[in-house]
Amino acid sequence: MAGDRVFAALASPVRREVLRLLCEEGPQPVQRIAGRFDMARPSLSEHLRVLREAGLVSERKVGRQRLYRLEAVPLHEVREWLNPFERFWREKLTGLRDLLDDLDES
Amino acid sequence: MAGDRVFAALASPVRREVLRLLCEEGPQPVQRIAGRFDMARPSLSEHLRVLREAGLVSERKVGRQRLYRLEAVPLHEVREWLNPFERFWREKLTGLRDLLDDLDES
DNA sequence: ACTATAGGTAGGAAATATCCTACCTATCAA
DNA sequence: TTGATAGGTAGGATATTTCCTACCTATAGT
Repeated sequence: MAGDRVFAALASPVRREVLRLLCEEGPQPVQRIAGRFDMARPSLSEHLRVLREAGLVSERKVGRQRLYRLEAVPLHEVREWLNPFERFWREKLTGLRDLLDDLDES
Repeated sequence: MAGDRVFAALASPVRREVLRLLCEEGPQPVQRIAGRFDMARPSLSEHLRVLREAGLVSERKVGRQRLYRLEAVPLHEVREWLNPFERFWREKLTGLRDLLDDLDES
């Protein structure tokens, strides 16, 4: 599945935070992003590469900076993967779940 | 964040497939689950442990079998993490995105 | 042309993930 | 009680991840 890379990219808290940052504050150069993390810049570059290869960000050269921009469309795939599970947590939250389990397992 | 384990658990295609299986076909013993994968059973046991520690499945002893059951509630957390991004892919899909980017970056 | 800045790449160390086989315990069935 | 089955745990090989420092290129400013 192509979405493997997307799920793998989301496994890192750092990468999720980068996405949240780009979502809330718009496109940013690497330095501004790196300033938020207690990590050497080349390490962040690695994370950005993972996000790029998952299609979750794109880069655009502006002078000697590179603006990284959120590309949210692949996240739609994650959302769709979750869909079949939604009724389960809904049932749980409404207290209906235990009843259905008894039916399933009998 | 507690959800770190959930996102990490979802990074493996095998584990996502296990969840889908439990979702579609209800609680199952380890053997039935293992039959779906080209993998030694102890390896699958490892994957089940990861899912258990993320709170995504629970086990119940029944005779000498252990029924694994989907616990979907932690997935709600993933869904909520996605919420802020939703408007971005919506805009993209409706063709509105490029317009907003021009505003952001100017 | 020279210097400083932005940021990618190389290479390596340490930690973690993913698979295996071998082995152990618990339960069922004869 | 003895044998077979379900499934977890141990330990190890290999691959991947995640971080680092050192280095390189490209652009901007003087």
